[in-house]
Amino acid sequence: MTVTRFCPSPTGLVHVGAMRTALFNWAHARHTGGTFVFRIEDTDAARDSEESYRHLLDCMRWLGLDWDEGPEVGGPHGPYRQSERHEVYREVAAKLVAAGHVYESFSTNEEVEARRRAAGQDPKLGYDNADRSLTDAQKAAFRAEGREPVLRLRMPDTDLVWADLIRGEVRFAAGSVPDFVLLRGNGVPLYPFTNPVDDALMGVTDVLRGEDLLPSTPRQLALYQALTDVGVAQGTPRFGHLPLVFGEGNKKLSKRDPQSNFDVYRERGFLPEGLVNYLALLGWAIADDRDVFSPAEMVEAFDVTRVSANPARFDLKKAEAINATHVRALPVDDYVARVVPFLARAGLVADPPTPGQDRVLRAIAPMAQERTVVLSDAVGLLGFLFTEDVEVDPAAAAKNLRPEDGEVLDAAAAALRDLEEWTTPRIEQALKEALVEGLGRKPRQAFGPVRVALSGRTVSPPLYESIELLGRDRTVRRLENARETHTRG
RNA sequence: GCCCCCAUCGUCUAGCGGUCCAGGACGCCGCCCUUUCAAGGCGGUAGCACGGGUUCGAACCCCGUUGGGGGCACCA
Repeated sequence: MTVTRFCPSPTGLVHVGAMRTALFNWAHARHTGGTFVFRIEDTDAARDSEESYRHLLDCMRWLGLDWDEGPEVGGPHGPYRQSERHEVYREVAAKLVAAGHVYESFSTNEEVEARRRAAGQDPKLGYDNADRSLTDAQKAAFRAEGREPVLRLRMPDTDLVWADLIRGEVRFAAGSVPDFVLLRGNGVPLYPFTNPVDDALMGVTDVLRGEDLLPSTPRQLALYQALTDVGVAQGTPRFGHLPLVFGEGNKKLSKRDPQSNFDVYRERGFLPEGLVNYLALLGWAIADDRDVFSPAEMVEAFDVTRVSANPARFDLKKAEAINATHVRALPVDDYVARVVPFLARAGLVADPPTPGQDRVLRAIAPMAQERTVVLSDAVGLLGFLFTEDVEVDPAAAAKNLRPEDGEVLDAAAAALRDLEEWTTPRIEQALKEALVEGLGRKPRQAFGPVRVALSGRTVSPPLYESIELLGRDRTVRRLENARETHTRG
């Protein structure tokens, strides 16, 4: 039975890289029929917020990553917020102290640095294990000075090695990692301690995390040895270090980078399944000749050991292309349902739409769908169908509503004003007769002005269908308005 | 500086010693379709970082070089 977990800390914005990590852990658990644990690592009171916590849950649910154990779901190993687990850490720490795996350390950073320099070493080497064998008298003396000791784990003097699920064997030489702090002087537990303790207690078997955490793995290994020794853990989990997600440059996508904000993809109208698909591609491939798939297909095929070890750049263009194919694949009803919130937010339709709006939406949907990359595109694409008048884009007017285009608007209005049968085929026939045959214009020169006058843009859904949906009144009025305001010089 | 990771088209990748003068996708460029834009169809552009080995044979294995990245907190 495999148990994976996702354990973000609720600080600020949700990062796409974090959601990629969540996705892979989820997919691995689902593929293997295992358990997916969701845990909140809010041990940093200064940076964590309740709002961020709620938002994290919302993002997970929106993406479709359901958890078997975790907040609001419960489970046998709760609570699942570290801020509620301080007692657990205190107890485990006591066991480690009793077994001699950890010791009190009084050195300040300044003292460590001074000692390193005095020895002619780089201060970057960090703590020098100097407090490993302090006598009781020495400890008492430090306390007398008012110092509060931190608790450090005594690192083993052997190489620390593991078989990474993605990278194969990784080895850190004995002595290359200094004893690290488990608990602060004030007794507050730190991430390098709480993370493995909770993983152990929650029975996590497979740890999939970002490569940025790889250098801390030897410490986790050492802690696991100690935890196993005192009976808190029953062995060490497998580790798999996922490739980093890069941004535009050759750098890890940072929280500062706007592209890293998961919300912007939701707000622009990426489909959850489209984003899952693209995120999955960041380090994984379903087949050599295919890269569009559903979450279910991903679960079916996902194999962690096939995840690539090299960093992946987040490519917005590709993400959009993948999303667009998911949009196109939507059943029409589904497309309408998903696009309504965006149109409603823009004030174009009611939510739910009125019967009239619904009729227009369903009619235009198939044509809008293949022109939609992200759902918010529908606002610009369909807006003209849901307003009384159009606001004509000045650039579009400059291009297609010049003085010499006035005749087209006149002819179009005349042809449509008294058209007896207001249907797409009849509209097409009437316009072709009036503009192409009548005025002798090339189709491009004939329909361009009409399109801009009606939709306000040079790009729109197919014209005749749009005209039918617009109705006679609005169509004729817009043609006349455009004639007045744009082609009279 | 020290430790570690990585190295196939611009980008994401397939490739797990011969079937690869390297396949797919995005992007880009043509053409077709066409009332615009899309979609769709067809075609094209472009890559195994370098040097040594191992082997009958290397994109695939080993070593080195170079390059890129990550980490070095009483943050997570």
